[in-house]
Amino acid sequence: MTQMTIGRLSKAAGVKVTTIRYYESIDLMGEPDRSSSGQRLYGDEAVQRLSFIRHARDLGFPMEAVREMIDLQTQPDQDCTAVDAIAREQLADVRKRLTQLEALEAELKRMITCCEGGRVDTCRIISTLNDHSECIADAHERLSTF
Amino acid sequence: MTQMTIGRLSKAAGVKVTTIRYYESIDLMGEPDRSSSGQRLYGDEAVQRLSFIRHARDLGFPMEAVREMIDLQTQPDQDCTAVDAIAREQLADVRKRLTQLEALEAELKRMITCCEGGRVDTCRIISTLNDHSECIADAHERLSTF
DNA sequence: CTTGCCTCTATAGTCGCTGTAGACTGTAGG
DNA sequence: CCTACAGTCTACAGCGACTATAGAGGCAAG
Ligand SMILES: [Zn+2]
Ligand SMILES: [Zn+2]
Ligand SMILES: [Zn+2]
Ligand SMILES: [Zn+2]
Repeated sequence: MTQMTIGRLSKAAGVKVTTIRYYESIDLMGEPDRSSSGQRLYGDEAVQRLSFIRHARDLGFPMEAVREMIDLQTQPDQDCTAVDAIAREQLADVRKRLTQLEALEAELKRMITCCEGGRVDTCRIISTLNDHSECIADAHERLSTF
Repeated sequence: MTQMTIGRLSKAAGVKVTTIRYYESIDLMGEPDRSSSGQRLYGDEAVQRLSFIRHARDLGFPMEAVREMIDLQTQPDQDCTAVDAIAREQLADVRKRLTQLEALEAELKRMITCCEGGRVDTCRIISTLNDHSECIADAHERLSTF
């Protein structure tokens, strides 16, 4: 049962050292053991935990959802419907964003094909940006950040 | 030629008062006239300018691109290829994100259908999140923020 | 005149990290 | 042993694109 320093953990999990400490500070990672001189020492379960977090974050799960799923894992004998619900919510979110992005793509494409070169003051891209009312109604709303 | 206060401009353009002041502070909006008591006074061109900014931002154009396009509008007799290039770049960006999101959607869908209910410790959603190596290789990378 | 909303400036907070400074620790070579 | 150098520690500042707050002053209607 060897313990590893934060640097080794960082490499093992593909998560930066500073980020690991940050996760600890926001209580996503529990407090690790410490060496006599105060350095953090981790076991293999820390790699697992970090992979879980990174994978979920890469899939776009919000921090809060990650936290909930981690909490749920501490009660392994419970029903997993809660996990399921979180994942479904995330899927719905991704789909919403897809729809939005598709509308954006359409409008950008239209803008670009409308511009046939020429001077800035007659450019269709500029004029479209100046006047949203020309747009397909509600084709795009303010974009949610992802 | 009536001038309006920042509150009226805010309503006319659908941009919050604080955001207008913020845009001024980062030099996206020029300094407006002031009343004798120091209140900002705007003309109609400010509404236009704000609409332009909002529309571009809603379409996902980065701040820097918006700034460039505004600068280009000050030289209306120039060739609009620069505008075109910025829009094409933005389109490419949107398409990249679309691809990424589609991959995400696929993986989330797969995760969810794999889970057939049961206990947390055997849940396929959890186990998939714990072990990325099960994933379709490189199906998703760290998500760029939008 | 008072009420109530508007505007002003300056500053801090948001999220999810990332980077820095300045001090200490651990290890390998000479 | 000494010296280098890489790793680690804490604490705090910075990012982008706003948003919110505090505390002061302005303006029009009743
Ligand atoms: Zn053009
Ligand atoms: Zn539009
Ligand atoms: Zn499940
Ligand atoms: Zn995956």
